[in-house]
Amino acid sequence: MPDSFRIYLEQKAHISAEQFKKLGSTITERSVKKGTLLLKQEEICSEVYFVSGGLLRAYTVDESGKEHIIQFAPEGWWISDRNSFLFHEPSLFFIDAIEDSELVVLKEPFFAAASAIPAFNDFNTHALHNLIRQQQHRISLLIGASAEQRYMDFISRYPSLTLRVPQWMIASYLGITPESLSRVRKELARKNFRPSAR
Amino acid sequence: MPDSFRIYLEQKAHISAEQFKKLGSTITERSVKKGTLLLKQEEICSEVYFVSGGLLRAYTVDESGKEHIIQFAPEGWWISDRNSFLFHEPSLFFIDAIEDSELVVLKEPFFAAASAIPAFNDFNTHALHNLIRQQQHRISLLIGASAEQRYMDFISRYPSLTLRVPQWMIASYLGITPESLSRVRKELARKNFRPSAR
DNA sequence: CGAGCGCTTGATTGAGTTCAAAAATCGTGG
DNA sequence: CCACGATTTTTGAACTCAATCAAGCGCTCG
Repeated sequence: MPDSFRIYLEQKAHISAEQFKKLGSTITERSVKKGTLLLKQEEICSEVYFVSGGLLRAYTVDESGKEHIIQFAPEGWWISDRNSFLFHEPSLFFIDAIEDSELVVLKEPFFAAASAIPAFNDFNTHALHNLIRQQQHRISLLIGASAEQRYMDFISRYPSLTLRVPQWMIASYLGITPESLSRVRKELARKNFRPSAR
Repeated sequence: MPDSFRIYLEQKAHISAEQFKKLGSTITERSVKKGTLLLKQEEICSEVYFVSGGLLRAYTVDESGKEHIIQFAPEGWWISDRNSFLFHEPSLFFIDAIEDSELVVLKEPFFAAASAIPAFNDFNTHALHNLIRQQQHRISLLIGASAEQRYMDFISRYPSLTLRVPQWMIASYLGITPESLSRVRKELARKNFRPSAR
């Protein structure tokens, strides 16, 4: 029923309107307010979210209580713990809403129905490969680049997020402290670099 | 024809011997000597390797000429630049042999034939999810753990590799210098920690 | 309007890098 | 099988980037 999701699937996965109709009954929508916790670490994940509006995040909390952000998911992105979902293992991370958000909620029946559509499987494989590539890029940066380089990469890759996400979350995503990020930004300003919007 | 590969596919992907026979003609084998370069950065990757014996690695080289190891592939592992292979994009990394190795070489005809086998597709999806999980774990470590913690994780996760791979390559995989790894090991020895074999 | 959160700034510390050189190990040809 | 050169590992000393600890500022939202 959510139009944005139908259009998304038509364009990206080449799912026809008729095929989408068959999936319709397996799809639900949900509005969540900022701060809503959608998945807890150790829980079995039973839902996959497509973000039609707003912004979610996935993050782990380590023994010392520090958060490490795994992924941001703005409009048009997917988010879930796929391993937990697929293999019914305890989830490795938390998912919550950074902004009030509109979600398309997909459970197993959706994937059972969708997996009968070859185009959907191709799309899914494609999406997994994209994620792998993105993760590989992030690993290269973490291994080889300075805090400043990683921040520069972030703002060029996700310009819109730079403005919407609190700075301390970007720091967490980059693997540095909020203080360090503040200094990196100061240094960039001194060098006369301006993020596109301000 | 390579038995180890047939057995692997039977067990992991539940491919029957008859199904395997159909794939047979699309499979070739190759022996390579230590140091053989199998894929160059920027090249289009046209082969996926299953390592039936020996050890390969994938690595990038950054502007300053430093190598960053993305993946090790010992016996029973796959290695390739899947993105380059699937989408015909320039490869992001090099692949070469750390030891003399026996490879099963798979090209597009294999995947075209295999994708007709539902069990193979399930297996493939499963494998992609495993890779994603492994990469997420590595990202968490790079973001949140010290060099010593990362090394400890490496030796417990890949005990056999610890002995086969030169130390400077492990350092590269962990994102630290060989000198630092040497010091980490010295410190662990002082604390009376011994890697299982020595 | 005040308390708390997010961001900044400063001072200090520390983990890991860099550069240099010695010691150990490996491999190859005689 | 040994010897020699090359590569790998270790050690040392100086340095650097980012973390930590601590304090102050400015918003906003209750």
